[in-house]
Amino acid sequence: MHSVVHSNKFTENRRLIIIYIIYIILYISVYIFIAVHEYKEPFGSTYLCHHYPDISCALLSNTLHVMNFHVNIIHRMGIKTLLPVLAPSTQQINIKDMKGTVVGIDASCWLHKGAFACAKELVLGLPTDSHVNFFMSCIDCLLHNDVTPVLVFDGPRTLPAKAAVAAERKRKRALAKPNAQTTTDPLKARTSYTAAVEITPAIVDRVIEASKEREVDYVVAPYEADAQLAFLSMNGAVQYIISEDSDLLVFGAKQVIYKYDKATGSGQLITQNNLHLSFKDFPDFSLEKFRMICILAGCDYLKSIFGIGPNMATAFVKALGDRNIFQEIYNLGAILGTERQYKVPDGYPDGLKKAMNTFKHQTVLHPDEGYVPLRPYPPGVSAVDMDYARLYPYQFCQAT
DNA sequence: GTCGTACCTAAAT
DNA sequence: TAGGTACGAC
Repeated sequence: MHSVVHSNKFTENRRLIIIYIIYIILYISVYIFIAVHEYKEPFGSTYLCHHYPDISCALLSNTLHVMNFHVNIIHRMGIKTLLPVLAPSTQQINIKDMKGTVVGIDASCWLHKGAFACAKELVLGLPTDSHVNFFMSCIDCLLHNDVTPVLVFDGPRTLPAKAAVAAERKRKRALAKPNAQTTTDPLKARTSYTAAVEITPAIVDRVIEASKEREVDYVVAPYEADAQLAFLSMNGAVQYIISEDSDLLVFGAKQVIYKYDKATGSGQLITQNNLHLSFKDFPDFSLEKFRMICILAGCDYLKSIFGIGPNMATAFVKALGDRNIFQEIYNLGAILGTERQYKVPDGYPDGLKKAMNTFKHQTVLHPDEGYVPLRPYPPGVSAVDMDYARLYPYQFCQAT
């Protein structure tokens, strides 16, 4: 009797041990598979990471696998220092100069400004019209000056790469509301209410309804408005864009008006044709090179290459000539990976040495979606153009 | 001189 | 929400 119990216990233990060993073997196999796959597959080639089919236009992302570490260069949304860099390409424009044109409107700008006026009411759910009225007064101003607006709204979806930032903003908004309600300082309350206010689909719906009444066309972008606006501009559907987002130019928008002031009807126009004015001594400057500079310089909410800002990026792209930028970055990274002492090849600025040496300190980043090999695009057509083409048939809603 | 970080400010009526 | 700016590190 005793020995039977003992024997059962023994078999039970042995079964557990076997299961445990199988578990470990499986774990190691998967690990080895991933390691081998990652080593063989992307090595030496450029990969374009599509975070989502519809929005890759808005997320020009390139991941370079260099030796056993990854360098992730992701550009999107707002290079903070870009607009100052583009000052030589900027000129004043007034609404009078836009008579008879079609203008794409980055609706989120006016939605936020309008919400600012009645932040408390919106946060507390009190009835208010002033945000809609503000938006429509901007529209009426355009219509009055014989300018045809096409409104472009941000879509309901969040970019996967931006999800963390979006969640953080939501958290901060949630914190701001109780702050606003508890403080006795009216000034602080005001600040907190404006920090807590959110542009909800309900607000967008109200503005859309009001726009329909005026027979104003609108587009709801799948994700964010900037790529959709750029597309409309590239295809000649709009002659100007009113926005605050510097990415529009990166995506290929022809004419963008920043810091538009409703009261005076004036703003600062940056034209794609004038971009070269901000990049002197750059004989083969092109839109594609401009994009490369912006990709290299990175953005705020994702890790970019440490030590590379607009100036270093410009120096790098300028030195490139006809060479393929991704191949060159890969080469530089590979040199770094094999040699302790990195040597700057001929034709590259000395400052690159420092920048490239920081590669090894980069955090390993894994984009949240899978990798898709860079597809062969037709000559003269970039990945970004192709993606716009996919975006176009999305939702273009004619006012009825 | 360039870059990155942290902080400041403006938005409407 | 964004852009602008001051400051420290290299």
